[in-house]
Amino acid sequence: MDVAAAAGVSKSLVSLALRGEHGVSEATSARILAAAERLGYRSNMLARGLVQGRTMLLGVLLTDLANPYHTEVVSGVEESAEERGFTVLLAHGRRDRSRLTRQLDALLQLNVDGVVVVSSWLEPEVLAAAARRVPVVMVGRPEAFAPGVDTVANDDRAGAEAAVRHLADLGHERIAHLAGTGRPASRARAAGYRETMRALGLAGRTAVHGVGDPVRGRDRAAAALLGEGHTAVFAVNDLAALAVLDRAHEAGRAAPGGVSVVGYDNTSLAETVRPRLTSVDQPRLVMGRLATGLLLERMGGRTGERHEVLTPSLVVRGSTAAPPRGTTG
Amino acid sequence: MDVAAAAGVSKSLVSLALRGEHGVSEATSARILAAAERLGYRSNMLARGLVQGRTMLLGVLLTDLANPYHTEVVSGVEESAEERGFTVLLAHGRRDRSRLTRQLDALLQLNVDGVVVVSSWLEPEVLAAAARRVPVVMVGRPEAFAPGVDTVANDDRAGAEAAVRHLADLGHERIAHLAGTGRPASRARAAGYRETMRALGLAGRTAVHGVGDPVRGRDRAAAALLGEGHTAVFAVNDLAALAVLDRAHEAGRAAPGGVSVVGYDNTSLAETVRPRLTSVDQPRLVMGRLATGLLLERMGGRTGERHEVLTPSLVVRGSTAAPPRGTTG
DNA sequence: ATCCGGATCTGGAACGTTCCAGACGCGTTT
DNA sequence: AAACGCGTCTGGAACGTTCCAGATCCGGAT
Repeated sequence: MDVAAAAGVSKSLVSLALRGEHGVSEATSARILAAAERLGYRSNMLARGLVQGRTMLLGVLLTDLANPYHTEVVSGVEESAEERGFTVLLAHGRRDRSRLTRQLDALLQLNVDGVVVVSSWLEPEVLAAAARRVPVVMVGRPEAFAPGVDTVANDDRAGAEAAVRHLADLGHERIAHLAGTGRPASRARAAGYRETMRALGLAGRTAVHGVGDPVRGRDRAAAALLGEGHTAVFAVNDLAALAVLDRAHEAGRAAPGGVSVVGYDNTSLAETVRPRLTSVDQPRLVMGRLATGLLLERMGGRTGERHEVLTPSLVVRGSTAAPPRGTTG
Repeated sequence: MDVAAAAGVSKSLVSLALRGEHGVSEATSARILAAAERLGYRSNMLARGLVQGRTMLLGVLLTDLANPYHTEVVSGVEESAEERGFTVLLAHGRRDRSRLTRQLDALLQLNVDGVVVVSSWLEPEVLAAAARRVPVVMVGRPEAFAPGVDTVANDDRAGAEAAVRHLADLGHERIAHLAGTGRPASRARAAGYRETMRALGLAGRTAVHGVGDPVRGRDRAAAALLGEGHTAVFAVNDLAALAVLDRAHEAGRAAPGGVSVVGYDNTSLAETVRPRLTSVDQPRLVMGRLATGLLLERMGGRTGERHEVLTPSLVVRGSTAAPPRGTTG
């Protein structure tokens, strides 16, 4: 180590001084720090990790950087990780399962101390294998997903219920649901919609349109649904809600006067589109922080799985209002 | 190494077999791979990096994950890095300069083989210090920014010119500019606007409103600007353009009939808002690929700085049209 | 004068790889 | 029979840290 030579001490002492351990005299410490500064020295995390057996790194694996839902979860992870002295590294699968698997592998090879997976694209076995080496938390799936993997998720049924009840409170009865693909979150939202309609005595009004193809299907389903005379739509996510807003606008039934629309996820979209979209908000920041907490618990020796489910909240904006007069009943 | 014991060979041979080097007999290799598979063995990148002096890791440092402009650049970096066998790790500054500096430090300590900085928040000295240890490319600043740091950027003047000429071609003369904060990109776009107005013989029509405060100022400036009877607005970015669209809608001059609006950056916003926003598109994917290329060149021994400037293109959508009759002149 | 204890500092082992020089066995050439 | 070359395999050095046992020095207590 050049710093040791420059300061005229042993490498051991340089290590102690740079880490601020006590047992190094004031004068020597100053000399060492000055030398390190002058030489632009930075300790080598690879070597440190090798000898210590831990890296103080947390890895976050995400499917899709462009998905604004994910990024806030990441912020929550980062905040809490930072408070505890961890550094967060992100790896990115770009909507490709094999790439995602490779990235997970890279994180493991780096010997990260824990992994937060913000994606439901990975096979359970892959995740379970990872969990055998290092704590793994998955964000976004409510149920047990893979052995040894903790989960953090929002309560999709409760979110759907909040959305439907809000519409019912406004006076709507003909409330339709624009459903998503067959993923678990979509299914839970649809189930929550059905249950709430039943609980409200509106079982007979239940109407679910599936998106099917995620891009084209959205517009078609939205159009079909509007043709049926519903006064309100609960959409599986904000993008689907946007499709409804657009079709409604074209059909001369712009929200909220012509039709009320509720989205899910409260993405930035909800605040840029007009009218501003009423949407179910997942506590993403809290979910991220919770994920870090679960990782640390496991590092602390906890065994067994934990599955945290958080209750989302409804953010009311301009896309919902009372139904047009004369349409009730 | 347990794999060595399990396969009954030396650790050296395990290393050779797992890397697929020749000089290992077929039979032994199979036995080693089987043992590794069975034990779930993964090589330790820390140790490998330590002995090889390189990690095959590229670090990408970004200010803000939520900024959709950045994420596509990242995809470009990833694509090209992957083709060359590198793994890309992302570090995230969350709009905080000191955090950004810490994250850069973490990447350096990890001994990444190169760093792509997608942020203009770092001080030049910090970047220059990093560049003394490892190749660094900065994306988003056209000019030399810090000694030893290559740059990749789009030509903001050319982008502004394309936007203004498009509006002029449609018949607009009263074209105003909604300017951004004092950052170099904003300044270059404003300069491009002014130059093009002059070149078109419209110097007398030049009108620039500054945003000032990035959130509230946007709406105020948009409103002020609409009050002056301009028929078209070139906004410094898509968010500013959105503010104009909203104010115009409120004032009964909805785009494109009432006023034409052009944004910059062609973010996903441009495709979700209505009317769809005409916007200047930076070749972000190409910029990312180019950044990787510059890193590799430098690893290959190139010295001196390179500064690449790419030409953006205009994506015409529904927010621009000919001016209302009777407003010209 | 001797011993003790604390503060300060040092040298070598260890971490898990890769790299390198060389060992071993075996068939072929001289 | 000896020498050589090749394919296969091994053991130790090296990478840059941290950790640990212990060395050295000095002042104060015995």
